[in-house]
Amino acid sequence: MEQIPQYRKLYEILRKHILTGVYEEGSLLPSENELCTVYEMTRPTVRHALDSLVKDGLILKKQGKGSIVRKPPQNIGILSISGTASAVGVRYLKTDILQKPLIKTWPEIFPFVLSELEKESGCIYLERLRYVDDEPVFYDINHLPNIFLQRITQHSFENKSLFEILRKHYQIEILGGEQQLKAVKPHKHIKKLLKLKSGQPVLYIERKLTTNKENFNIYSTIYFNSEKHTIFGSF
Amino acid sequence: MEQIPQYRKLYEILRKHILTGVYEEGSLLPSENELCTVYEMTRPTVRHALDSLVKDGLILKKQGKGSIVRKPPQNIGILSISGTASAVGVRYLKTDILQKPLIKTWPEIFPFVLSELEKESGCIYLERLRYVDDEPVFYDINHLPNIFLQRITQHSFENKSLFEILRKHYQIEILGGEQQLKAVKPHKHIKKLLKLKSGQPVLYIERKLTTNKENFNIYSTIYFNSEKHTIFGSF
DNA sequence: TTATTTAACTTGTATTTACAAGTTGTTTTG
DNA sequence: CAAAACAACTTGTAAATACAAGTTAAATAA
Repeated sequence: MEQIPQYRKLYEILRKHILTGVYEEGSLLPSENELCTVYEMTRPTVRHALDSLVKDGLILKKQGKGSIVRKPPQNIGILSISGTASAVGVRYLKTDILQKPLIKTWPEIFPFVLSELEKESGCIYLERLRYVDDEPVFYDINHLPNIFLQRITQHSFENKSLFEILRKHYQIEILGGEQQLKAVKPHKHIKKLLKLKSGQPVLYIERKLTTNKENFNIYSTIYFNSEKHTIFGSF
Repeated sequence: MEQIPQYRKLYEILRKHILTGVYEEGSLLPSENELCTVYEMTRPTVRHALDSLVKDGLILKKQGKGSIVRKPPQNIGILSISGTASAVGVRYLKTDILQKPLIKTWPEIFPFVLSELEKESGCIYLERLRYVDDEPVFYDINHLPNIFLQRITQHSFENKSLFEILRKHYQIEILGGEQQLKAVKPHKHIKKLLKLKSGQPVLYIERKLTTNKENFNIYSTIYFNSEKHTIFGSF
């Protein structure tokens, strides 16, 4: 039926409204009963949508009070960037697609172990360079298996989150992952891309993200300029 | 009424059973309907409990199949060390105490914000150098508030985990934390301690760990030699 | 035998209904 | 006027019910 569930539709709507500022931070969402009448659903369905928002950290529910809107720190693929001087908001982020999604075979040498299905499917390759305050800080090379992703090479990725496209168009959610970090001396190519000063080391990250779709993992290699920004993680 | 909800009770039971091995990894949990009859609840209640287990990563649900038991990933969030060649077990770890626990005042310049109580109490200072295969890889500087910790300066810390002592003798448990990572060029002092090669950058980490005791946080600054090892984290 | 269909499971989505419990502002009472 | 009681909200828990959709294995047809 290719039907998108109602609770999911409501979730997308509310999520968008929160992130675009329709609901201000700290304010209350319409009550569950109001949402029921407005969107013509029953309370369990509305609550299902709200549960997802709670899981995302976008709202905070208080019994007897309501659902309080929160704007959590913007994540760039789980780990978020925090500036040394001031907080980094979404507005200062820009993304360049150095290599549009491209279907190719998996690299011969690959730091992760692939499943049989992943191997057979071939992979989609994607390179991005991300800016904070118009300075490049984040260069990532991504490999995803070529399954579930019909017509993905046709999407425009400019200033759009890869994860957002995966979530909205392919119902792929990130469940978790693992990563390894190192401090390394950058190669010339990386140095040029990130406009690094001489002698400035970079953070090197190899990451595997697992999703709700079996055999669909996202593999990334990341170079991060930590001169003015840091990688921030909470647990 | 101080009533614990039914779904919570079932959650606790199943969680315990999974962690203690009643259900093996990869096996299927009893079906939702079975759980309904066994624990005398309705399906929405059972599903609520299972939802929590999914959130914890303890089970993985598949439509038409069932709930697959997963072993919980260890070291959630807290970064662990992994070697580039082979896995690093605890046995290869050695710890030198460079500075035994010492009561002093908090540093003037401190990368974290302290609560009033923490400020008043003064702090306990501790430096360690940790080895893998007799090579230094991990140098950490720790500050903890001087509360709850009677006679801590008398403990021997040689080759004992700081966290273990805190948990066993003072009932202090780590709940979570946050950390920031950078790649930096090491100072001479650090270079010497970690026996770094010329030009080799280090991972620099600032970390705050929160505990079950309010106003008791552990603050660490870490220098990590990532030439032969990496920082590994799963989430 | 092999391929297909079917039946019997599983979880996913959704409605309806009911009451408990926390919060807040209004009304009543002293 | 001030405190207590109440009413009207909010979210939390829980039941009973129905059908959709994915999985698996047994029964059936070629």
